[in-house]
Amino acid sequence: MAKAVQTGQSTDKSVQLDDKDLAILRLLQQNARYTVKQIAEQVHLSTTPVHERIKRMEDQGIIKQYAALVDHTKINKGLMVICYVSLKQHNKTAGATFITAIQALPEVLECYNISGEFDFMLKVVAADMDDYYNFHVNKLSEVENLGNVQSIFVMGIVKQTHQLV
Amino acid sequence: MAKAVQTGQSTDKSVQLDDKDLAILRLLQQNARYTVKQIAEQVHLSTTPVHERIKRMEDQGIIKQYAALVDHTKINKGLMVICYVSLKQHNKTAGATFITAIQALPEVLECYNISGEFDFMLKVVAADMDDYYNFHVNKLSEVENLGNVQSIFVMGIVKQTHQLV
DNA sequence: ACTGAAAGACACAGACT
DNA sequence: AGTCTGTGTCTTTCAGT
Repeated sequence: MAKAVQTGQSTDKSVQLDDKDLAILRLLQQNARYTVKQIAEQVHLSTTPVHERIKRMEDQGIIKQYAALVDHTKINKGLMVICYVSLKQHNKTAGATFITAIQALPEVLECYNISGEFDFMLKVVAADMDDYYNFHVNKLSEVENLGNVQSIFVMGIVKQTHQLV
Repeated sequence: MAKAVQTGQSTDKSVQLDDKDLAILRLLQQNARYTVKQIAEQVHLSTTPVHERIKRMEDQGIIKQYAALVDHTKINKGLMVICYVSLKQHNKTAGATFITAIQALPEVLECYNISGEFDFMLKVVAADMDDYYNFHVNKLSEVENLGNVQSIFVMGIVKQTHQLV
């Protein structure tokens, strides 16, 4: 049995998945609305084992979530920005405070702790430049212990998928 | 009516969404498996209008996809790398060739055309360092017209969400 | 635009191979 | 581990307000 899903980079060992499991995962990543029956036909099984395999992968945390993916350009969040941040101090408390602040900002979709010159990389969405400027000055820059910030603007999306297998 | 969803950065105008639509979107982003009935209760409507609103948002491309999100650490893809790439030449054909090559690489989950020193930013997943090294040397570096490459390793995930509203 | 009802399809559990 | 069968619930449509 796998342990519960953790926040942050999980260190859980990989779980053994056979070809049928991978085929099911592949289909559910493409379309979470496929019925068990539709999946069963494509992987050449009946509905019961497919249902059980899906349940097992959910329980093991392999399937983290079923989500509707929204087009950001259609809900007035057309601007995407990659944002690099370094902290002034690097003790444990300072890091934890920053993390809590970032997690509370709805504009920040992703935040990674990275190697190199900066400490964190953020993916931010905003309506436009004015909106992003407002986020930068009034929200991000207000976070305690913040050092340098560098913004890189996304001019076009070449590829965007969640298909891991 | 909205136009068809485009690949790359869409320039479509935002669509008007009322509070009920946003509430429905919020719920479906959290859990695409909520039943229409469950959503209807939370937004204080009956099933029919909820069903119609969801259908409308699907048709308008606001809801792009329903996807099962998989934990990359549990399927032997524990290493995430941010990868910066510049091209040697910047004419239209060279760009198109690069894009086609990148889209065919399963290790590359995301690729953005960016401002600044580099031309593209890639999000790559691999099993471990050996696997990434193999990707770098045998796949990425083999792409035509490739200039500089810089890899930044993700040491921890602070936040990762698709919740746009 | 919404409500309520009604038909068909589906998820899920059980008995069995 | 898998197939088959059944029950309750859901999606989806339609008449009515």
